[in-house]
Amino acid sequence: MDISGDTAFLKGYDPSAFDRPSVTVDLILLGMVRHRLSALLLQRVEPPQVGRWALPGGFVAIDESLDAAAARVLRDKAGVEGAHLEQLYSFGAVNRDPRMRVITIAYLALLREEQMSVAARGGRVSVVALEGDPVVAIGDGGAELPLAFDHQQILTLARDRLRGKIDYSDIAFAFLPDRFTLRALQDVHEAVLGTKLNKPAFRRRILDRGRLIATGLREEDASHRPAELFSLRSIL
Amino acid sequence: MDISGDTAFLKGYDPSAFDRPSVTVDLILLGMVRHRLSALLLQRVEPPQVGRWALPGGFVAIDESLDAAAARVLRDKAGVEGAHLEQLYSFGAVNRDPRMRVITIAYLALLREEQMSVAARGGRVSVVALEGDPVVAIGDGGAELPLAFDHQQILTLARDRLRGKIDYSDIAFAFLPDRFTLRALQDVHEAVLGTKLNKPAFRRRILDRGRLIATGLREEDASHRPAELFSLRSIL
DNA sequence: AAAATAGTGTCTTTCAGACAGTATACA
DNA sequence: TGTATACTGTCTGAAAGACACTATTTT
Repeated sequence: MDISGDTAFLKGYDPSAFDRPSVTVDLILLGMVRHRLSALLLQRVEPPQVGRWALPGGFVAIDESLDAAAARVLRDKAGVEGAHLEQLYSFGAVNRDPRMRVITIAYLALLREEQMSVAARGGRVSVVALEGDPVVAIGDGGAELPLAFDHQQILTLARDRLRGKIDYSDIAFAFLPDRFTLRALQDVHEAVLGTKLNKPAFRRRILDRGRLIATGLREEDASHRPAELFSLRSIL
Repeated sequence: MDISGDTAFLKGYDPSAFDRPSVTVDLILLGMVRHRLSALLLQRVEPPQVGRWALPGGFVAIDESLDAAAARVLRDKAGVEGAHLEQLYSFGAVNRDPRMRVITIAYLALLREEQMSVAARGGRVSVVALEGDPVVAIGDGGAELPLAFDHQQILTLARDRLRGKIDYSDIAFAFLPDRFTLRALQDVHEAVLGTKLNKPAFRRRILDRGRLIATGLREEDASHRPAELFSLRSIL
């Protein structure tokens, strides 16, 4: 037991030593597609795990913070800027990647509908619905897509984080445009939680929070009574 | 924008390249001392930041998972085994350590009273109370101790994580022995939240959850009516 | 007018805070 | 018997679920 000295930090460590893990960031790009919580994945074209679906990611540069690396990967690989980005968790099992020791810091990226479309305009890209526990990735045809590495675990944790935060944070609004209806907001909550919610109770709860501004405007293309558009008041 | 291929992963990366960050784990050792949420810190004896107080930490070995590295540091630097350990957050600002680029994965370690005593039996060790927002470290004499690096930020996040989880998780029990009184449990909640709680409401809320087993035993050394001892039912 | 969804009023249930009261130990 | 703390009963108020009702748009 040694708690007495500076060995708590870095002493005697050779910065050029070889036995150092690689560090990456992986992005969980989430959005609402047809009222379902969906993620954007890439299909692997080289071994290992050819054909399986993986999270976009990239190495953390030596002169780049973790947040900056995540923002760079989001911009370069998905063509998206200004999305909500938050660190999720770090994964460092020794054999999570068979090629080398890689520690990855996973980031949640919450995208609006048009950002999802932009990001999905790539090559071997798929937007999958996330369902079940642990989550599985459901492709367009309804089939389950196989996930690479430990990415099922990462996606499950991402979904669970959203569920835990949606009731007390502003994450739901990250999926929506600047002006939105209460119905659209409720759809987001229901998709994330995987349950139906009571409409009057939901309206009360959200409106009583005092964060929404009624714009007086109404949605345009409805084939029935149009709902009022609200916007989010920025933090007081 | 490149979202089409395997560049999402590791292609063309030279594992022996030099421009790689170091990776450490830092431990926030928390416990209850005199009914206050307290952390265990080490005083630095070498530059930089000599004299400031820092979290115990250590490098992640190449063949060691993050969780294993945290458990090893807990054992080797604090002499503690079997404590509740959970990953908190990863910190990777470029200049958080002036000596080199270090990414640290911070872990919460929740200790019972006797584990805190064991851990505190070192050299330049201090058990400090955490108060305020952001938290400051209050030493034995009531004076504020200066913190090293970004450790104030880490400690603040640790406290906030506890506050967020205490109402729906089992973390409070990690601070307590196997048998404990409801008063002791309420003391933990109050110390973490920094507020006083209503006693009847607290009892109802905890007991209605159905997780506590009344042992029929009572505390021993009270100079008044002794309270009943409860134990936690392991997960159903 | 019919259909569809927006939006509201209100009853009930649940649960936390408040507070006063009773119970039981030691001194 | 006094005092300190454990423990309980009950009132009140806040907030959510259920559900029926009204409102407003398009077809």
